[in-house]
Amino acid sequence: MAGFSIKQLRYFEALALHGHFGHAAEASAISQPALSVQIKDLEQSMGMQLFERSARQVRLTPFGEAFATRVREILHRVDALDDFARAAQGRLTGRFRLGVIPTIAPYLLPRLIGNLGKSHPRLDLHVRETLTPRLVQELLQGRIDTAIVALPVSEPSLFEMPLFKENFVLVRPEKDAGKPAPRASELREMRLLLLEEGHCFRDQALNFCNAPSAVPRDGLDGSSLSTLVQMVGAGIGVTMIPEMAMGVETRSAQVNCVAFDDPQPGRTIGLVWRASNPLAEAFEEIGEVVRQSESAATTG
Amino acid sequence: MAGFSIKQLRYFEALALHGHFGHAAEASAISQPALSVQIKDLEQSMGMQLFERSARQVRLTPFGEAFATRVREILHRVDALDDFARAAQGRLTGRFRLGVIPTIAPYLLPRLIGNLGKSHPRLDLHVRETLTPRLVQELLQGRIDTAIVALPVSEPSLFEMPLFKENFVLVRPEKDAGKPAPRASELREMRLLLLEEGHCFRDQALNFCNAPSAVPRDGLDGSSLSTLVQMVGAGIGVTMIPEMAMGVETRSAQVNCVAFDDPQPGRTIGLVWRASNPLAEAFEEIGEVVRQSESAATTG
DNA sequence: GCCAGCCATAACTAAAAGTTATCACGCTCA
DNA sequence: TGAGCGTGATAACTTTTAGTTATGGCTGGC
Repeated sequence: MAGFSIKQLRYFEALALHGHFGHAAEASAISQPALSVQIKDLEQSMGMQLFERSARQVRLTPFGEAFATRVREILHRVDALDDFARAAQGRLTGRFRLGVIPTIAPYLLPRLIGNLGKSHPRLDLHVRETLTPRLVQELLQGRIDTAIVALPVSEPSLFEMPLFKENFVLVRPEKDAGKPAPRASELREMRLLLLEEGHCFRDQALNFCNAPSAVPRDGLDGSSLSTLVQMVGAGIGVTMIPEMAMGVETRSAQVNCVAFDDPQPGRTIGLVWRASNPLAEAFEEIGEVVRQSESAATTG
Repeated sequence: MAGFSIKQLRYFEALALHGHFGHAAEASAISQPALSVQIKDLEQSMGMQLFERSARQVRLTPFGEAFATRVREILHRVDALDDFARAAQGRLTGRFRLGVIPTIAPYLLPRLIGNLGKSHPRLDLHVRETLTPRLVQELLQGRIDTAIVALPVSEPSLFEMPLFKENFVLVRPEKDAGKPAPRASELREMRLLLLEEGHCFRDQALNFCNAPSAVPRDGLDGSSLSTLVQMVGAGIGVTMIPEMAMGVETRSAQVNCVAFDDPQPGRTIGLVWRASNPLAEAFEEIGEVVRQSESAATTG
């Protein structure tokens, strides 16, 4: 293998430039003999003489000149690498793979993407939208860097950063507007439309009603919050959606939304990442941006 | 300045490839702790973490991936540099600047260039044709690498490699054909046409006649052997030319050539280079090619 | 909760790179 | 031509760096 070092290449370059061992050594901040032996070693490891030494002049050999061209190219790239590291220091750079659960993604991402573009302009953002178990798996495998999910995830090797709590609201046919908000016990009696199995939001809703997730149901599950709301508008039943989805999903449907009485149902959304990931600091910054995007989404 | 070494980059590459300190260390033929500290040092000198270590996996950070791309690029060039040196080993490569005196150049170069092209295909040959003193000066300044001149040059820092001896022949009007060759003493009485001052060949010819170089003459000096031969053909006088020029120069002129009796006048042509030039061996090869080109030129 | 796998750290040794002192060579100049 | 100077190479030694083995500590799986 290549037996030379970057130092030797630097010394070589200096000597090629100065044409004088003493001066090149001074420029390299080492002693002249040190430079001499390094050059000699370099020549030896190349098996070729790089310089022609006469009494008054040190000159590159023709081979040395061809060599110098390539050496300069290499040193240039080495310096560029160094600059690159220095510029990236502490900052999040390059590809950033974020997973988001489906009951958050459509309402948060539009704002989040805009905000991240401003706060981290060099970021190459990749978004993955899928269910929590899959996100966790991909996180553990290193296929994504962080994920926005409902807490807790309770994976020992994942770190969880709580971002915000979001409440659920009841969505019912418009004709029910004015009626008081039902209590959990009453809700169990109503025809509650939910997302299909696998969505954590389904479990969270059922949990509020004190009903087990696995209970057999009537097969009217929807594949998205949007579908559920449309079904409510058609008078098929009622549903619950996260506050954040309210603005988007109920605008065009004939439905009425009402907050539950305390204790309101809800969930904590957080950012999770591998505890071993060294970019924790940067991820906390990202989390902060997510938090800002959420508050803008619910108030706006 | 960049504080890392090529070794560290190699270790980095190995670890990025294997994703496992133990395996990467083995592949790099060092111990695992040695690899660990080298990677740590590299990360420290970059000010950035390159790998994410979890209990079961070692993974590049996003920054590490960007870093790896550049590292591979650098290592590739480093290897290429090594290959380049190994390929050039011992051989003469790149630019080769050869000086030749004017009384040799036109007769030798056509064949020499062809032969060099065959024997040293990678050579980028530059030819300089001028008088000996200038060639010597340019040699000493490192503006040319070697020169073909008449020996001796007697510069202490130049090495002289004798190549061949060439005799001078007399060129006289065609009507003199059949006359015996004149002796040196007779030649002094004839109207001897010579090259203008500065040409070593002039001095060599005068030396044969035992006449000093500086003697005032009649102003009929020619600027090339070709001119001299044409003047002889016009009946203006006689001249001497090197054997090698005979074929080319007398073909189209109405002149007769005759060799002198022993001791024949002549000169030794040689290749000279700076004694400090490390490519002596390669130059001897070149000299051999010149020698072959000459013998082909005189016999052919 | 123990075991196995794996990386980090410590303590030490070997190798490499640097230092100062000195030599040897070749050019310049009296 | 021989003294002196400028310059690179070499020698002897020191410091720094890179490598070794031994060992510790964390983590995930059974």
